Amino acid sequence: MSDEFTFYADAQAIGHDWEDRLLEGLNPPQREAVLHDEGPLLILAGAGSGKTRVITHRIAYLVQVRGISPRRILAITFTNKAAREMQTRVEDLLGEGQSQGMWIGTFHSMMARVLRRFADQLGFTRNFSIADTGAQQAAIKGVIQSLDLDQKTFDPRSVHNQISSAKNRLIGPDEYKVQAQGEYWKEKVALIYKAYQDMLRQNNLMDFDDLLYYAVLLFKQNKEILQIYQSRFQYIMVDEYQDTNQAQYELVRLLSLEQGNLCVVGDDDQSIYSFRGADIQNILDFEKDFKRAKIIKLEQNYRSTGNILEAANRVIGNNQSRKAKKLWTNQGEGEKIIRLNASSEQEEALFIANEIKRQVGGGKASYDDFAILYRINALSRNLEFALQRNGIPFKIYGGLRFFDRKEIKDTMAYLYLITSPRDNVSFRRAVQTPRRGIGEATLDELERLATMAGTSIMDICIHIQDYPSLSRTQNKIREFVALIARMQKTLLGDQMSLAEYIEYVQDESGLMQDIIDQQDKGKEDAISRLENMKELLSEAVTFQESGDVTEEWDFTVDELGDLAGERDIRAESLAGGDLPEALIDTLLRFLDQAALQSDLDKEDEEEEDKHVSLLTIHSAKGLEFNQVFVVGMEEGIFPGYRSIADPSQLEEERRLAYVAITRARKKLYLSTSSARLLFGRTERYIPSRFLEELPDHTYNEIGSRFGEDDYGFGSDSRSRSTYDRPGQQLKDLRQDRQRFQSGTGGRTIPDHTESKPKVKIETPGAGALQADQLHKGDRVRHFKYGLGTIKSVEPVAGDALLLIHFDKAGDKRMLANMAKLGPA
DNA sequence: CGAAACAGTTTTTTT
DNA sequence: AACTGTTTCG
Repeated sequence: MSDEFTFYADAQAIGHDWEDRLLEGLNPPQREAVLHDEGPLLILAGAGSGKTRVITHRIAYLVQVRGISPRRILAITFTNKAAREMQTRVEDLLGEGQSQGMWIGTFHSMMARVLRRFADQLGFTRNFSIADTGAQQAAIKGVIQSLDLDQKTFDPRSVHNQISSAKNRLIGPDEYKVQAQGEYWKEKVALIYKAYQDMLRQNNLMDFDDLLYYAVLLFKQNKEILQIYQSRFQYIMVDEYQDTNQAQYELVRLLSLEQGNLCVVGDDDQSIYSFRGADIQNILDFEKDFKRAKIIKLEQNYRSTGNILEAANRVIGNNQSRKAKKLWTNQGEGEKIIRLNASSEQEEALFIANEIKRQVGGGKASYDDFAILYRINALSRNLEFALQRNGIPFKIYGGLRFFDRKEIKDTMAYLYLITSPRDNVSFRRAVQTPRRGIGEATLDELERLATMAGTSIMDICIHIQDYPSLSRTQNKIREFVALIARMQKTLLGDQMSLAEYIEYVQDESGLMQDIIDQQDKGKEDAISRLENMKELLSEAVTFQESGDVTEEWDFTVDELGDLAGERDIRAESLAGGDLPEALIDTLLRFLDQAALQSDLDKEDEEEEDKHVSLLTIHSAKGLEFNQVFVVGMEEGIFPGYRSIADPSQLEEERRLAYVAITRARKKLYLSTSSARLLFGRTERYIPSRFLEELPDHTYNEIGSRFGEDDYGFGSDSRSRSTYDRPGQQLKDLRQDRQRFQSGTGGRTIPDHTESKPKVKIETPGAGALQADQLHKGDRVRHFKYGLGTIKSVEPVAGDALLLIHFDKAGDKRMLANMAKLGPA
């Protein structure tokens, strides 16, 4: 916010000076929240009411005025991005480095940190891996198979949901079994649940929910450990409290039990994650759960215009289970909301593109003023076409996470396996990519032997000579074990940076060569996959450069008392010096981050080109834009057809609508289309009930409604003059789309989405020719293939993909910086 | 064993 | 339309 005051630490500044500065510009309830000292506090903060400002000022106030050490403060956020933002803003207030020792992070990342330290208490080792969704699915599927249950009745997805929700409610396998009595399906799920947990432990894996579940278990089992954390955290702050699940609630309760200074901030109207176990009751019952809790409501909105707020208030007012709240502003009504009834999704998309073009062209707005929000990702497609066609730069957030891409997961599988050889899930993946003659049959046999011996697949492989049933693939297996051992040795050798090591793994494992070979076979996406591999290295560089924030979370040996192990004493003795962290520790933290961080969390690259943002409403929570388009405002889509029958789910959809509306600062567009191509079928939906809930005087309507003649706005005289004859352009768009689809295939990603920092990694191999020194037609020498001529050079993310014709070996593809080519 | 062709299913949101 | 799993073929 532009009116945000920023202060820098001043050695002279003390007491009242700080007090004035930190309270300046706050309204009375905000001020009250900052000043509140001991005891539980609930801040009900409506959208755009300056909630982050209140938390950060409150933290700064605690440190500067009340003299609380940053080490005694715990602040929990919902996303990593929010955590980073909070950290930055607190530092801005306190001065650089002054927040050292403060815990600011998400539940998951913090508990991962806690569990890394005490994993042995739960039957894990400290280098346990975090199973991503794919690994979880695979694990569950394996368990279902091994229990000989029907794949149809026990769909891995729904079983996983069931187990996940049990963990979020802190119901362990045994208790679940008791509760399942009498229900066949649940009884079987109880078996799966138990076997799944055993299997994860056996593999030294924790899934997402385990991070919370086991943390609670740890604290309950071991009061001494809990005590350490309880006494450290004198003040606890929880953001987005409406999104907490029962496990998170319990963690907060346990941690705040001793000191009682728990401050939670949230908005029951913005609770939109119930599908993930979030329990809105947590925020609604706060007063009951924490006696003598103080409640402060922040209702003044600094973000949106009067019309937008009135619409938001009216819509959310239709919900029953909520705390009464009414946002207000002194900003004035502002522009009216635009309600657009389009006759097709192309028309809808084109309207948006034209509107953006018109405003940016007229110098009235800039691309980054705009966001396009949708309920489901599937709706982004048409918008992409229209924006691309009109030359409007845009960025799609969400969708496939960077770390979920195939080639990245392959690399990660190796890294997981290297750091945690018991991990059979990663073993399976790594051993099969690239193909090395070890197939499903061999793996099943290995798995069988491992289960029988109660050990890991890797363990069987190490002693492969003892198993005659695998004599045929013995050599292949030996080679693989040697490969992993070699990479492990290099890791412990500690001679490389993180990025260098990952590049080494990509190379040594054969993954890089595999992708290059794929290109030979005409796989068009090989280039982008190579770029992703390079991008991973950039990520690693960024990660290592940004340093370890979490090391400040560590305890001193004094704080740990009897719980300090050898490792802690070592850490303590090193504390004074600047000894670099061992590579393996850096790698473990990197893997954690990769598992727990979404793309949205990634650092906003500085100086990124201005662009329109496309994202789901869920991922837009916490963000704001000058102008917001919400597309697909139709019954069946928003609210989704699954929610319509269930009143409580419908209320959640309405909260989602509330979130969407309140993202807009100045102007809001809500659009419908009478027909939509969804899931391969053309569907017709009627306008969303949420549109009907808007107060009439807050919006203008373009196009006629469903059922009326000439549905859509193309025939509307008003739109024709204002919006540049969309009907005309529509034709072009359709043609373009056809060309697009029949052309090179696949979805092309616009250039600007790839504008990540390209980091060039120095390859040890001095004297070798690098990418920029090689040209088409050059004669070069390769250590293995001998002399050859470069036939083509294709630049790829700081490197180049070469096609070389070797005199003896024929055509080969390779990456320039890795090929170690010499002059002829 | 592994690639490729085929068939069938499946659509929410994601730390 | 895109993804998954299955079957088939070399």
